[in-house]
Amino acid sequence: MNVSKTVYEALWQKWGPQYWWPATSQLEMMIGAILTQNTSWSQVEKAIQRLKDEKVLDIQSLASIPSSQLESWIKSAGYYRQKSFYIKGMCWTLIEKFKGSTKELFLLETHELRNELLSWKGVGPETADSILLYAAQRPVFVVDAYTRRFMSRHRWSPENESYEKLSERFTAELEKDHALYNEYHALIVRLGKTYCRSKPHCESCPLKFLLIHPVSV
DNA sequence: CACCAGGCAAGTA
DNA sequence: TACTTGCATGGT
Repeated sequence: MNVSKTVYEALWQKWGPQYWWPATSQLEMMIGAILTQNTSWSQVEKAIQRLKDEKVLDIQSLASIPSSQLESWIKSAGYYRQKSFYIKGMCWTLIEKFKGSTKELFLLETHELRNELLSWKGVGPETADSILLYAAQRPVFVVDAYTRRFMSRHRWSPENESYEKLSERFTAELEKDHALYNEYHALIVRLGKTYCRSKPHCESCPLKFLLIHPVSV
């Protein structure tokens, strides 16, 4: 059977559409992707809202405001000095290489775009792929901590499988559809917020039917 | 009190 | 290549 598809259908059946990414512009999505690194989304929402309230959620403003000010506004998301540095770097790169426009950046072909994103400080594989999928709408599967955890707990993958291999486990069995990958990743996060955490709730997990025996913690 | 949250970079061996 | 460490706030 097609495990990827079966899992997706079970998650969809349980929770339906998740309406990701929760952002109203490509830039907002990209800023959110930096801010959410190893940080809970609720803290990111506060930081994003603050940037909106201060009316600086645009490339020119973020590039030009003092670092100390940006740091104070995104403090709730943690690692605020690094993240401030990364965000300003991102905005300066957009200005200097892409006419200050995310649209211009997204003219790049997917593979080149990924390499460009990975060359930015503060953008690793997951952040790059999130931006590719949710801002540039490319059919790229995002692997994050939730994905790793539920795959290894259900014995769908070995413990220390590479990012690339994990991603392939999905894409190999699914049609190359960005809307599908969008919903799938969001549903995995929805799953991860309740199940497969430090305290297992395997009895009510929508994936408990999976032959693959969940490993108790 | 300890542990965790939608990672990444830089350093070491 | 494969590990280790620093980064930091706020919720549970």
